[in-house]
Amino acid sequence: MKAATIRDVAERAEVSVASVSRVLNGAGPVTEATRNKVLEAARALQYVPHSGARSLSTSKTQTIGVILPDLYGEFFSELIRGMDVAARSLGYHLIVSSSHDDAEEASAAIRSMRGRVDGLIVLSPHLDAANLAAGLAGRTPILLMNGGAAAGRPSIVVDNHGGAVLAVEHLVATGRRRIVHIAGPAGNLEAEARLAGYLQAMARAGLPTSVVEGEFTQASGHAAGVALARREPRPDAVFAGNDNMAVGAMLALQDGGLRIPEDVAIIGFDDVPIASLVRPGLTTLRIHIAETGRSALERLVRLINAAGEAVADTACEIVRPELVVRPSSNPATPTEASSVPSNAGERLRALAETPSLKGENS
Amino acid sequence: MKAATIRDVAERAEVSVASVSRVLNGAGPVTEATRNKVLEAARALQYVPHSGARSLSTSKTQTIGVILPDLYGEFFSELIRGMDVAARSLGYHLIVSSSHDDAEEASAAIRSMRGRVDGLIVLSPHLDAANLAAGLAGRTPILLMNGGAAAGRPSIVVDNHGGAVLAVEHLVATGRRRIVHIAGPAGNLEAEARLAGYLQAMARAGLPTSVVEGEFTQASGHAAGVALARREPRPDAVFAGNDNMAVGAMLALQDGGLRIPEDVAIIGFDDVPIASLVRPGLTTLRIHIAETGRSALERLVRLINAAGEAVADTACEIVRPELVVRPSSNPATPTEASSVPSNAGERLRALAETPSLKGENS
DNA sequence: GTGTGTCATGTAATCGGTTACACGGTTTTT
DNA sequence: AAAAACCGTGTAACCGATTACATGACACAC
Repeated sequence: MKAATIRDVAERAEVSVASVSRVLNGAGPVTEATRNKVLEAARALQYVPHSGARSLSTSKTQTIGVILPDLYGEFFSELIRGMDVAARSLGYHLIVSSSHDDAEEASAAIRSMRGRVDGLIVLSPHLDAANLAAGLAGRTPILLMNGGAAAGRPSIVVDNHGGAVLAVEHLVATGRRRIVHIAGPAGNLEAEARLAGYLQAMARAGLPTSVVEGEFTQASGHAAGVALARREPRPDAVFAGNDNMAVGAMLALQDGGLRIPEDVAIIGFDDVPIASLVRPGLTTLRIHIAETGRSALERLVRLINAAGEAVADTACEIVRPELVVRPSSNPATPTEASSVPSNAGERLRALAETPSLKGENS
Repeated sequence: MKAATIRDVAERAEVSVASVSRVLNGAGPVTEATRNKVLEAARALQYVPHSGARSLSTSKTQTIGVILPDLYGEFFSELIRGMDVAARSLGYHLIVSSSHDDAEEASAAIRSMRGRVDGLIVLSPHLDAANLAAGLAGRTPILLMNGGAAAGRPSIVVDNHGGAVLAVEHLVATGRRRIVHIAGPAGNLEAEARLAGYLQAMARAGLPTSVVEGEFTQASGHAAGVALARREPRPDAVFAGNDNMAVGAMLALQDGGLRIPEDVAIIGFDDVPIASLVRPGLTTLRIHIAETGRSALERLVRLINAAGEAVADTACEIVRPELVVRPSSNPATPTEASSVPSNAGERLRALAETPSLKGENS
């Protein structure tokens, strides 16, 4: 049994294909009688329009492509969740493509989406302006979120530099001096901006810098933590390039017998859900991830609808991370697993802070 | 500037559209001369075939839809990662749709994918056979992974029941008696199978059962842990329906002054990356998540290619979880953050166990 | 030199929608 | 009562690919 086409429906309802199309799209005038006949026939045949055919004649696909560098960890899963929610409510589908090891591959991924998507959200950091232009051709609206503020192109960037400065300033203000940075992978623009912010803030405070390389994964943070626990003199604070690495590092430092935050303070970046659940709770720079994903998708849809219009949206929207201080950096609230009474307050706070994950996006 | 069509390429190369198509698809005979002219023209025009048009004439989309219940946590992000890797290597695109609150919505999502995908992987637990049939119509191959072994339909299920039994038996064998289960959301078939396994194993061991409700989120696990920490008599083991909740519960219990595993043992389910990184490392039932996703996608593609052939693949593939014992349930390896020398061995083990996340799928 | 087979190429139908335009019938205007 | 306006419906062109079939060129055999 082949799937029903619009012609099958027209035949069964004894009307023309044009009328069927009009009824199903709510466009154009139709009598109540035909409307009913068509709807009844469509239901009986379980008719669903073939999206390929539709996209061919309307040159719209109702689909948006998302180009990701990778899918590790909670960050991207949160981001996609936000986008997915927005997409559904706007009647769009989401097509994801990740794990592009180099610019060539990412560019190929973009190209292979031509005719398949109405617009793209690009988070892959491998894509510089040249590659993007090569992948363009068809005037597909693109929203950049790869951390590079490509001038004249609509984009959303997190103020990574500013966030990193906030982190360092907080650590300095609470008395830390030997502050190490666990950096994200080289070539990742976000990682580089965070590193630059760290370096600048440290220089401004007149402190010596020390950078360990990481890859944004928990495992790499853990490895960095193991190395740092052995180092002499011991650092008294760690600013990790993201929460994943911060959590990994924290566990390694604790394994090494160090107390957080008494011996070493830790700060992450992103505020993924787990950040408030580890012990001690992780100080971090909050980006409302799902919210950002939602707003990115909505903006792209606006771009798509406005395509060709004079008022070009080429602004670079900036998301400013907000410092969330939790016990991992707070000398005033020591946490020791065995001292029950002393941390009752902390426990309550942790509870109150536990995000209602499910309801966050409603 | 509009995107180039096959006719533009044909014109520029001074050949017919048929030849262009033949060259680009590598099908049919062409001279070296025409091949070169066509390739040169295609490159000059940055031509990429319009996938909608192609899918219209070939009735193939090279796209696979994934219907998810939700995108929370690491489980789904791992799963999608595995699928994405497989999809790219097979030349398919992935279109995801999540957060379906009820069967109606999930069914609508399936229907809206007609003509858009060549096949579906369904993980949404809301879909019983009836709804699936309603969404079918077009003979779209569907691979079920929602935990319900729908007879006569290709599916992959995790042996949740068996895994739960393993977990309980391990706890019983190590001397635990007051074993509480934190269940996943009602209506989720995986959650129900794990619960049933727990109940059966407990009954077989002659132990009283106790179930706390959760929602598969870390936050709900945390809430359950807070309640359990106060309970009298205190449970001496917790088997959580997944790792997310296990981690949440563990942190809450630790906040409540309980030592893991001395006072309470904890077991999760799934073996998400974080399981090996929390302290103490979480005992869990390992499913090679990304691997399972990869293999699911590959099987679906085989289904698609075999569509219509006599040898119908309706088998129900079973993934058997494997018990991974880590310190959270092991009385022989007490972990105390302050006792450095005593846990040196444990530390090493944890390091060795830390998965090379990046390389796992290569 | 005509017939036949091979092979590269072109022509045109087709996939399943959307939509401009034509058409006939009713209602309103003058 | 004739003209104009309006409205619901149908016909057919079009979107951009694939591909069955027709065509024409050329080589080889008889």
